[in-house]
Amino acid sequence: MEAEGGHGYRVAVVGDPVGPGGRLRRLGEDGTPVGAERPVPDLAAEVGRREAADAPRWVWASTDELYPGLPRVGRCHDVKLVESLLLGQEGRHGRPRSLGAAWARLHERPEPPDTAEPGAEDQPVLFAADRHHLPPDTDPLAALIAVHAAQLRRIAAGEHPDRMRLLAAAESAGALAAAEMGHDGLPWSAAAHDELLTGLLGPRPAGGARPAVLTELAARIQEALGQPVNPDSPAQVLPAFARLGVQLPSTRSHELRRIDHPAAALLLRYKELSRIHVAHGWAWRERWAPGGRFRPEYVAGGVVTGRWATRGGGALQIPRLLRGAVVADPGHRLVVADAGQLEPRVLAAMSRDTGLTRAAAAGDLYAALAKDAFDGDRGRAKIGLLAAMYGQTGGEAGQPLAVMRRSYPAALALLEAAARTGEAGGVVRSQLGRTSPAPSAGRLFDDSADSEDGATPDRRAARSWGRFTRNFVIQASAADWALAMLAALRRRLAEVGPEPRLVFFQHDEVIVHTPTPLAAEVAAAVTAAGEEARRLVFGATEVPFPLDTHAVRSYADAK
DNA sequence: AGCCTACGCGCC
DNA sequence: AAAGGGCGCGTAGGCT
Repeated sequence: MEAEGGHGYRVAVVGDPVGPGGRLRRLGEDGTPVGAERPVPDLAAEVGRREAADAPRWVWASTDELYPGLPRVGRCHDVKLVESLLLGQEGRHGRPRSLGAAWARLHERPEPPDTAEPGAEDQPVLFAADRHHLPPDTDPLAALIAVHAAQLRRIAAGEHPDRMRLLAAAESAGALAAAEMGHDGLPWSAAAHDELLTGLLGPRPAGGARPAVLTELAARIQEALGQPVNPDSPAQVLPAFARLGVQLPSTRSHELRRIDHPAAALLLRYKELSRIHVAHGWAWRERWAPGGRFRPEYVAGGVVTGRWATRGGGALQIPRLLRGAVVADPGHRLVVADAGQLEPRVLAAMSRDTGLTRAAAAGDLYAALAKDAFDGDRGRAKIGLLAAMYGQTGGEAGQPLAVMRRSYPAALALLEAAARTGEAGGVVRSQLGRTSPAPSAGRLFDDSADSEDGATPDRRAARSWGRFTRNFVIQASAADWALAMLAALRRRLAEVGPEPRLVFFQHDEVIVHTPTPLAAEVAAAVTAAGEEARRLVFGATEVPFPLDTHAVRSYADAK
């Protein structure tokens, strides 16, 4: 992973509105064009040729739109994603939406309508051709070059240009990885999946019917409750329990686990199995994982904190019960790596809290905390730390939180400052400079009034937003590290060879699918990528960010 | 019928 | 006194 800039040159590229052609123009270090524009009849071929020869940094409006048709490249600058980062840096909280919107802002023109507006997809062909939403007299390549050059200037003008360069490069590399992973897919064994489903739900019912186990459980629940009830309906379940004298605040699992009634255990089992059937059952597989590959659509930059989102298939919530269905191809292994205790390590590195740093260096951070300050009680140490990062203060967290504040003052000060900023309506930033969204109008408030009872809606909203900004600095900085790690790993894997492929990424975890003989090399690349990310994102910190790495046949064997 | 919210649960 | 972050996705149940 390297920050944008450095060696090599850049090439701005746009695709023709129709057909396989496109236009390119070489750019200098500062983004100004060098030489003449080049129209080519086959953009994919031209990109492949230049990538092989010089591996420039490709500059385009949106990786989403252009990259799927192109051969694999090493580096890019995604103007739309970088625009979003820069709008945050500058305290302008518009959404980037399109090249046209960025171009309009640059030229202080009115912005085009939102791409996502209903009907935008059904525009007449004449206008649909311009997916960038530029005015008809504006050349897309020229607009791209202008917006990109301005972005390089805006990065340089920020408070921490090096960090923003790194973030821009990591965000863009992430977009490449997301497109590639969506294309390659996660190995998904229909046979292993079937075996797991059958073990839990019985044989697959014909015609998409409900498995008999669920029907039976529903009947037994009704029997135990003494009345007909739809187990999927909290509105029916709660009164049914109430009639039996069992008071429940909700039908959530943790509430059901607390009560002692036969119907509760049945309902818990029903919920677990029903969830598997509905969310990751046979119908799910036919829709999302046909032909031995699960292909979700990853949305890089889909979450304000920099985490990715996915569309379709719930890729970021593969139930642990079903991880046995993720199986390497014959002759291959899955190298599964996850960064343990990532968020507390991020907190230690950012705050430079000496006690927390020492605990992080000890290996099991929570155990070290317990030894330091919690009389050896690891459970309470974990509660205290999580409460501090999430903004919980009541219940069982109060006392451990007080211990945290006393023992790790610098760490708590960072979190509490972030919370105060949010409560006051301000924005906070991640380690690399990703900015939290501004509170929406409804969340702006006057918290000076009514401070006595402390529970006005405004005050509650303020505190809620404070919890968000408190968590934002940690979650977003963890995403900074994870993205930098992913980008470094992607580059290092390309050096190992063409076969090892990133096939999964989830917040603090990656899976690489590789021929078995290369598994050790891949594992080494993972370790090196984690170390590289630590150095680039956090500099001289002594906090380690270890990746726990396993080469396995099945995802289920990794933990 | 399609759209919306509430609720709940999966993952981190 | 109480106050727990971020998502996607499914059903229920009400609305237009």
